[in-house]
Parts: sequence; C-alpha cells; structure tokens
Amino acid sequence: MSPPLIHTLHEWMRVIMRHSMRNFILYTKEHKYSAAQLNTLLRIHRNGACSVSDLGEEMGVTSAAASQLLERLVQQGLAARSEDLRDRRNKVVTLTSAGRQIVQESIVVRQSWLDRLAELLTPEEQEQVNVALQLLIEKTVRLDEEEGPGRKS
Amino acid sequence: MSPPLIHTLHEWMRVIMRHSMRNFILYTKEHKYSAAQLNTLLRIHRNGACSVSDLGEEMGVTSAAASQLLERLVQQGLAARSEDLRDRRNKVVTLTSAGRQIVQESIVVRQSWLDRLAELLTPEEQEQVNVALQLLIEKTVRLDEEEGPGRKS
DNA sequence: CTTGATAGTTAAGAAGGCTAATATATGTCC
DNA sequence: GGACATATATTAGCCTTCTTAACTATCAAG
Repeated sequence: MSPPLIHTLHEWMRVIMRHSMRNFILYTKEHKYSAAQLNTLLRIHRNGACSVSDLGEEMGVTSAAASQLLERLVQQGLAARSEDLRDRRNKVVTLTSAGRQIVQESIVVRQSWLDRLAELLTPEEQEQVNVALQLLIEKTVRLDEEEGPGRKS
Repeated sequence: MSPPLIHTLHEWMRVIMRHSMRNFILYTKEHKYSAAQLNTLLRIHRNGACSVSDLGEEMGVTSAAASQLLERLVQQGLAARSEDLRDRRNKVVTLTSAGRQIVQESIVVRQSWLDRLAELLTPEEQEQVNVALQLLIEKTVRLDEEEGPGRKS
C-alpha cells in the first residue's frame, strides 16, 4: 500500500522546510534584520503581551540576553515596553504597528508558495487535502495536550 | 464549506514550524552547535558533495564566510574537504560519518513528533492523509519546475 | 520597616559570523 | 608561455549576541 505514512510525512516536512526557509532567509537578507531579531518579533507576536523573562525562557537564553535583544527592537521602533500595573517589576512587551507589519510580511513571504500550490489543485482535490490537514491539525492539538498537560500552572 | 484550504494550509504550517523549531533549538543548545553550523551540515547533506562557493551561494553569504564556517566544521571532524580532480581549484565538501550522524539526529529530533502524530490516526485516516500529502508533494514539484525551469544550466 | 526574593537593566568580555581586501593556486584562451 | 578569470583561503575589522556579574526597583512576608 504505497509508501508508509511516516515516510510521506517526513518528505512533506522536508519540502515545507526547504521552501519556507529559503524565502525566510531571503527576507532577512533583504531587510537587514537578523534571524534572532525576527525570531523575537515572531515570539512576541505569538505570545501576545508577555514579560521579558518569558521571552528569554522561551528562546532558551538568559533574561539579560532577552533584555538586550528587546532593547534594540525598541530602538528600531518595532517593539514597545510598558509597565505591568499589577506587578510593577514586570514589563509588558508588545509589538508596535511597524513590528506587526514586519511579522506579517515575513509570514507572507514564508507562506506565499502555499497559495500558489493551492491554485494547482482542482476543487475536489482542495477539499480532500483540506479535510486531511484539518485532521492532522486536530490530532496535533491532542498530542500537545497529552504531552504538556501542566504547562500553565 | 469549512474554512478555505489556504487558511488550513497556513495553520498547518504554523503548527509544523512551532513543533519542529522548538525541538531544533533545544537540540542546538544541548549540543553546542550553532544554528549556522547545523544549517551548513544540513546543506551539505542535501547537496551531496559540493564546492565551497556553492555552499555560500545557497546560504546567501560570501564564499569567505562559507570557507570559515566550513573550516570550523572540519576542525570538529564533522565535514571534510578533498580536491576535485577535474578542476583542482575546487574543493569537494562532504560529511564525515560523525557529521552524518549529527545531521540524522537533528532530523530525527525535529521530526519525531510526526511519528507520534501518525500513531494517533486510524488506518483509514492514515491512508486518507497519505494520499493527500502525496498529492501536495507532487504538485509542489510541479510548482518548482514551473518557477525555476533553468536553474541547472 | 526589614529581609529576602523576583524582574529588569547594564557593563564587560568572549565568541561567532559577516564583509572586504588580499593572496595563492589553478584553469582557460590566445 | 602570458594574460586573464575563477575557486579557495587568509586576514583584519566590525557587528551581533551570548553569559556572568553587578545594580536598581518592586513586591511579599514577618
């Protein structure tokens, strides 16, 4: 019965990585943002408002490193720090509109090939793929629930 | 008719990136290899034997940068340089067995969640997903052919 | 108010990775 | 052979990012 699913999944992953990374690297070169900076912006985007140490912890660096990285983003007008009114030791990190725009652009360049890919499919194929991917997404959520049941307190 | 395919594709991409990158970063931290080094190893792995400038061009850096990056990999025993007999200006870059092992491990780390994901599917679902992904892979190949018809001479 | 923990910043120094310029060896064309 | 192009290596200098170690501000408990 055709190549096993595992093999197909891995192959698909390889394809995705190759396409997305190529565009991502081109984007960073073009815009002079380092991978670390763009990565930080993406984290802030995903987390919504968060603290500096949260950021560092998630990226696997010390809070000092996170602070410095953030400082430069603030200087470039891409991120903002404000005080947490409930605990004034914390800073609340957010994106500025310029920062949000950078994030959006980087996501678009990374994913634009998917749009062109979708256009190559017939409506029937689109529906078939849609159902399969939604199944995968749903199961992945379940996978996360099983493995990290107690991450939020 | 359910969310549009484009939306589902992008969501699936987001899921993949989050899972794979997290494991990838953990792996680099653990093994003290920088992202650039691991990236270089992966390129060599994908390209098979290639020259230094090929490497640099593909990674979007000067050949000087590629040479230095490679030098460190050689010192660590992960890559090897040998002379190209047909054109002795070129170096033929290959992985050592240690280098191949690192590459394999990093791929496994990045993709192991896919194996667990596959196990959550019934045989029928597996077949359904398998067919859909193979369709996507095949269409992506076609996409590449359309867009880069003359990349190899 | 004092003590001790926590969050963030700052400074100093090390390391990685980049470019540009230069050097060296090799290939190609006449 | 001689002139020029090509592939790689080397060097110097710069920028980014990391860590460690202070230091400041805030909170929480007594």
